[in-house]
Amino acid sequence: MRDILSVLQQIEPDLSKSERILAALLRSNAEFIVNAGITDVAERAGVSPPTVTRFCRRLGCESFTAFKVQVAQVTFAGTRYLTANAASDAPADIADSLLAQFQEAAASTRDALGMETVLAAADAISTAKLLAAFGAGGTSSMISDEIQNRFFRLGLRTVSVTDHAMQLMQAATMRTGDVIIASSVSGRNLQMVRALEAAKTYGAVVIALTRPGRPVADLADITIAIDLPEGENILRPSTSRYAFLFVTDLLATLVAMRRGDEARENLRRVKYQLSNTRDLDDKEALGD
Amino acid sequence: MRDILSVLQQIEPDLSKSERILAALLRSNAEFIVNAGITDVAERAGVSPPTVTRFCRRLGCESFTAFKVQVAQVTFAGTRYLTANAASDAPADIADSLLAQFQEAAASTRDALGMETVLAAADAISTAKLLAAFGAGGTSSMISDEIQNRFFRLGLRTVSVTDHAMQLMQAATMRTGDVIIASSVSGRNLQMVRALEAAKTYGAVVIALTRPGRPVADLADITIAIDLPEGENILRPSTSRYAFLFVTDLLATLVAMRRGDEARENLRRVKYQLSNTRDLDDKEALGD
DNA sequence: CGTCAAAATGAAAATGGTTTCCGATATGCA
DNA sequence: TGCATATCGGAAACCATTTTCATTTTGACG
Repeated sequence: MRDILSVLQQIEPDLSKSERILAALLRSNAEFIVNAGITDVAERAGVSPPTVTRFCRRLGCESFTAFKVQVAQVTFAGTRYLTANAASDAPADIADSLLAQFQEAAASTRDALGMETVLAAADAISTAKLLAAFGAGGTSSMISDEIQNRFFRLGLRTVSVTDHAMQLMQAATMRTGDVIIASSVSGRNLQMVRALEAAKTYGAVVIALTRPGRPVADLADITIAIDLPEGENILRPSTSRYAFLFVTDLLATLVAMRRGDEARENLRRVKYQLSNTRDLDDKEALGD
Repeated sequence: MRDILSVLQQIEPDLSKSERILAALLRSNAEFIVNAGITDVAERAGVSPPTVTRFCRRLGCESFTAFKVQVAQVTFAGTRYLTANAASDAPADIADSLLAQFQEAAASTRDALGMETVLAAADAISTAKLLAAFGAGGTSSMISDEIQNRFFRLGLRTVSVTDHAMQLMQAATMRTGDVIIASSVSGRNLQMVRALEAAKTYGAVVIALTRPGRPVADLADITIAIDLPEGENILRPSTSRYAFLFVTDLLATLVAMRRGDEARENLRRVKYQLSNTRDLDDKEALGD
């Protein structure tokens, strides 16, 4: 799904002065644009109608009308990107802005995803004899644990290792047919790189969830690129967690589909054991 | 937000023959309408342009253009909802559908959020002497750990307890001024309820992230409602993780803003120590 | 079953918004 | 400074949309 506001983001640098005014108007007042004619928009921005037309073309739209339609679609989607910077310190605005950031993080990660790569990763994982998840630090270790949590349910022998020394030791025990999923937000976790190198010499396949072009990615057999800009505001949470979680979900789902019956049987067992000891009804989530 | 499709539903009975053809076209082929001119639409429906204009007026739109805008808005939301069920088993479709589910989960959680409640929770947390995060099972224990990971950076004494026996023991040591954040997807984690009861008798404030109307929620001093329907497909991941994570982020952000300078100083320290031992550049995420 | 009124519809003209063309102005570079 | 290029707006051309109005259809009633 092409999204006009991310297009805007991309081409903003090579926009002219008048076009930037229009860009600002679009961001601040999309609602107005959607309900106005080209002359109204031109007047409001203090430019001429032809400039507005050109602006629309630059954004990849056939015509002003097509442009309006695109804007309408995006603005309705929960004022997604528009609110990426909170309008105020009011909790409701903060909430909207966080939501916008996460949706953007997930959506742009999905857009950047190379499906062949993801498929290759899913293939490797679904036939792994042992699956080890490596990650250290806030986000990466959470993802590592989450990978264990998601894949053991599918009947895969899975272990999460979030400690550098343990990663090295785990690596030493791995062999052909084993797979490592290595998560690193920065892609520069050098101690993990050392462990991965060791694992590779013993025949393990390394799948990296990380930034491309960094040590972790360079070393991996398969790299699923997750490359998000970090925000400016130090008090704001990093959005990368959502991107990583999304990729984890996608992999888990694809692997589950590949493993079909066995995955289903394992999930059923987990559910059954849970509902035996706790009074959960059948619709309840798999594990609290 | 006025929704053109529900308007259509309402007035459908008093529509004329030609208008019904248009209604059918709108329902089956909104995508086409949005990208076409009035003559194209008229031709496709086998009616004349004026009929299309009249149809738009009937639906409460000023003009055909205004009509298109409305359709664009609704269909976008609609496709989001529709893609929640993957169009096929192709990885790209699965990815889109997971993304849609995630966005839907986050957005509906945000919509359901009572801001006064969230504020009250943030207030309680930001002045807590000890913050304990309770949770057990896949999602809840991940969230519990994540809470620790987020709040200790803000200078709060935080501990994550994901083991029922430990929760009970931790509860026994708590006192007035301490706060527990209890996460439970089902809201029926009875062993955790027992621990919470104990903590309350010792004066701790209990904030619950859970389903309303369930034991955990009933017992809590402050309940932040997270109430998502579980999907049908057992192979699909539960979306509740995203909802919980979003709420955690929101709380962390609000608390960070409340604690202002102290939070900033702690984050700076964490960053500094990390960049001392690892060659991260300054923009790097706080903790891999 | 025919007549008539009211509603529905389309053809064509009128309208008005959008685009194209072209010249004027500003900007960057040798 | 002078040339090349990009930017921009005025005005005309264009075209989609709307209005008008005549025709057809529908349905009620004699």
